[in-house]
Amino acid sequence: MSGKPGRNSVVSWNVNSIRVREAQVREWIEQYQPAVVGLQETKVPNDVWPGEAFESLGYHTVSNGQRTYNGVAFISREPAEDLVFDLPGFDDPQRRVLAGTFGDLRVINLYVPNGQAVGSEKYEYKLSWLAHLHDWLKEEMARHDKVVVMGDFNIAPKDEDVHDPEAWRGKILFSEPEHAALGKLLDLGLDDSFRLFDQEPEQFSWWDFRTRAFRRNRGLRIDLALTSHALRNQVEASWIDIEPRKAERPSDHAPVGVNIEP
DNA sequence: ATGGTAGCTGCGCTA
Repeated sequence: MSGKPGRNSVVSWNVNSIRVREAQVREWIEQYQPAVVGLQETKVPNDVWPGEAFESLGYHTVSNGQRTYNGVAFISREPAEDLVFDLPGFDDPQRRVLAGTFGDLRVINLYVPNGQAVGSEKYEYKLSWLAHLHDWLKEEMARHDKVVVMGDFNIAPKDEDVHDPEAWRGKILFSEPEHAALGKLLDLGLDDSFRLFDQEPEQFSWWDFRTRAFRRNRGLRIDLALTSHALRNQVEASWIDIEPRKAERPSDHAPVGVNIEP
C-alpha cells in the first residue's frame, strides 16, 4: 500500500448498508479523521440516514438515498457546496451520484451500475449510464481544475487488478466495452491514482461473499479514485485499507482513498 | 453451467 488513511484523505467506501456498517464507519473516521468520505450502497432513504452518528464527531453529512438499493452519501469535515444529485439529462430513479465541492476540490462520488452479466438488460443500462456520466464529467472537468472522481466503478481496469484475469476476461466487471467506457473517462484528463505509485501486487478492493474470496485474496480492484492532471503534484498517496474487511460482518468492499496535499 | 453469502424484505431481487 502506498501511504495510509489520514487527515488529507479523500475516501470511497461501498458499505453495503449503512445501517449494518454505521459503527464500523464511525470508528474508522474517528481513527483517521479523513477530510471527505464518499459512501455507496447506503441502502437507506434520506429520512432515516443516520447522519447524527457522524455529525456528533464534528463532521457534515449529506445523503442521496434510496430504500433497499443504491444510495450514496458524503461525510466531510467541511460542508459540501454546489451539490449535484443526478446525471443531468439521464432520468433515473436510482440514487448513484453525489458531487460536491470542498474548498477548491471537486469530489464526484459514484456508484456505477453492476451490470449483472454481459449482454443483459442491466449491462446495457450500465453502458448507457457510463456514456451519460462521460458527457457530464466533460462539463465538470471544464468547470473545475482539481477533481476527484471516485466510487465503486464495478470495473477492474487492468489484468493486475484481477486475481485471475483469464477467468474474468470478457465477464462482467472485466469486459472490453466496460474498459472502453472507463478509458473514455480517463481520456478526459484523469489518472487512476492508485497507479501513480509503486504498489504491492495483488491489492484488491472487493471480494465476493459467495465464494469466501477474501480468505484467499481472490479479489478485484473495482473501487477507484481518479484524479485530474491538475492534482498530480498534490496527490501524496493512494491506498486500499483492507483492515475493515477483516472485521466481523464486514462490507464486501474495502475503503480506498487518495491523500491530497492541501 | 451453477452455486455459494449477504442485505433487505417479507421470499424474490440485487450484488
